[in-house]
Amino acid sequence: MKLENIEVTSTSEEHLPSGCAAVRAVLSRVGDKWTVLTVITLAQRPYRFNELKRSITGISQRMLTLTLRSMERDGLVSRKVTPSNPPRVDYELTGLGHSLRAPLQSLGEWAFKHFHTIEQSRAAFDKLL
Amino acid sequence: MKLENIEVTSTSEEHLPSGCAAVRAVLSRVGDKWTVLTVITLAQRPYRFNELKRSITGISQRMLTLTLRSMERDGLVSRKVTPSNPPRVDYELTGLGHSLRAPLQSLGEWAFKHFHTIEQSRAAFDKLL
DNA sequence: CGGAATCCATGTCGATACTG
DNA sequence: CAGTATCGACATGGATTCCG
Repeated sequence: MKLENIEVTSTSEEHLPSGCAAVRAVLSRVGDKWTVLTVITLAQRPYRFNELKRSITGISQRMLTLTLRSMERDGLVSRKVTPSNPPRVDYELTGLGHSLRAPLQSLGEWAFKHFHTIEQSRAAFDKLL
Repeated sequence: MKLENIEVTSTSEEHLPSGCAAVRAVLSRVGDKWTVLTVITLAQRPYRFNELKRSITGISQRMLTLTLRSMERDGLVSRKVTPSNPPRVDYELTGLGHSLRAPLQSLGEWAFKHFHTIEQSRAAFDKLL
């Protein structure tokens, strides 16, 4: 179940729809900036809705709602409602959500290590146009 | 995916503003399924344009062009033109492009390990609606 | 063969307003 | 406080056509 399997699905004659679908599903989730920022934020402790909204600068109420909904659907976060007045809803990373931190971290480290090179490459490329 | 002009106020190990910008830039690239599939395909050997188009099932000519262009701009792939008849253009992963494979692999492994759980979670979630 | 350019459908997202 | 509903702007991406 290593990368070789994934490579096979996209490069050999045999196409495994389930594998491709899984990879794409994960990537579309990980590629979403709001999902990532939410994971990073919730990695520390549970947050309430507006608390998250304040922490994740720039996110709209709509996108936070949609992001949390789909993350809950995927089992990445849990939603705890306390029917008080005012109402209180806490969001928390599940075990699955926490397990996503490690691969995210390796990606983050790659970014940190190479983004300077990438920026220079971009500048050089754009200079020729 | 536009990821510019975002401020993150959450705290984590890699939380410097520059680091956050780098992470977002990388994620916007990794989140693009065509970029990932291109990296995976080119991981094995150089490919020609239409060869890539055939290997990456479902990609349109337009998206392949755009994907290769931006990857070249970022220094992830190199483009070698052989002015013959018919013209020949080879694309190849650069060292930087190859270095992206490792973090991508950890993400792919996460996907393989957990996509069953995620699908079940989705089914269970949707059942309640 | 390896593109570039155009058209157009669909999707994504932010702003705003309203609700329990 | 924690959402839902709606709208319009903009980005994405496929299909098609043309070209050296």
